[in-house]
Amino acid sequence: MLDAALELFTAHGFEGTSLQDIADRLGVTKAAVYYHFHTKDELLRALVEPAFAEVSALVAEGEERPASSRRAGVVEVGRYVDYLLRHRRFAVWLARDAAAMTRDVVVQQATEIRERTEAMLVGADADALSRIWAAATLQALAGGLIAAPADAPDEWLREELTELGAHLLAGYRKAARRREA
Amino acid sequence: MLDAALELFTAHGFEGTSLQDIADRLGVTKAAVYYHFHTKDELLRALVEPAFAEVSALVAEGEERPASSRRAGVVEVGRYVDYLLRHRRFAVWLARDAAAMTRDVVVQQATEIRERTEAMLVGADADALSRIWAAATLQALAGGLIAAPADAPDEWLREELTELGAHLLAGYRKAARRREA
DNA sequence: GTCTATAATGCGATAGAC
DNA sequence: GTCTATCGCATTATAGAC
Repeated sequence: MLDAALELFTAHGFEGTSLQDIADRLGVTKAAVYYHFHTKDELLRALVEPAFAEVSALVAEGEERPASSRRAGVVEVGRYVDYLLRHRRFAVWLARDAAAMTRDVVVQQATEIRERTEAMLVGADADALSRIWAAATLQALAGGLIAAPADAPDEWLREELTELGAHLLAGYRKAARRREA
Repeated sequence: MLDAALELFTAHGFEGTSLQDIADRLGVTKAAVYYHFHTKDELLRALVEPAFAEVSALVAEGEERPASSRRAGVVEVGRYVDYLLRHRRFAVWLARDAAAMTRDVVVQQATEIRERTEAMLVGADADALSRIWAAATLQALAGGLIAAPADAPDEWLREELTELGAHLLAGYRKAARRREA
């Protein structure tokens, strides 16, 4: 059921998908959907929660490691790519339907997680340039994931996306060094 | 008026913004909005058209240049960044509201332009890996633009985003060479 | 757990006065 | 060019039978 909703949200967006659409896809009525999720926002929350919990734990792990050991950020990128691949369809949806994350039920959590994820890549007290590279890296990974053929094996994707992310972080450090000079 | 619509679309998405919302923002009634745009889709088209025409011309220019002279793609990235900066708020909206581009009035144009823009970066007959890097580059530029402070001067942004895009294209060529070996 | 039926609201869109 | 008023319809959500 969450699966059907996710599929429709990906195609038409959260606002562009009605509970009727979801019910039709499942071959049931709207009322049946409302039995499981009392409101549409509750469905959104249920869809978002497991993925958010996972990335939150991922970032928390990174926050506990000493800054020196994660300066390169390559380990973090690898873990993040793994997370993207585990929640592939979810990530594809979110990257292209940011408006859904402005809903009251999820906006706080979403903002906090995005900020912490960016901080994991470029540090907590980042300046404008760092934030740009961090955001660009996250968007690039999502963009690559979206463009990948649906039948692309996870192993291959993991390798390519990790390289892509690591390459961007290397570029960021180069730009930061240039700025310091 | 298009300005007010664009602002609301950026915040809540095309589907999440009603004509009432737009009318309220302008301090007029829905009917007044309908005088200028007979349907909501017509408003969408009017919002999209100038930017699409511009990027289409940009890509067409690139298509006329011999492939050898644009193999590096740096010139193309620079021109694309200029385009993003000229339509900054529009680009921020589109990057995060893909559902709007699935509307019948714009879906064909949008798909064609996205494909031609990616082809400009990595060639017309691109394999899966090339398409991933091309999509990642475009998404990264949009992501960087979104993360930039609203008061960041265009000159500075142009420089940083161009470097970001060029860095990604360099990474793509590196990955392509590795794959050939 | 799913159904039918319906309430309540908001939506895109139109008609006609000013 | 903007208004008031309204239509028809889809939407979220609820009530109650099975």
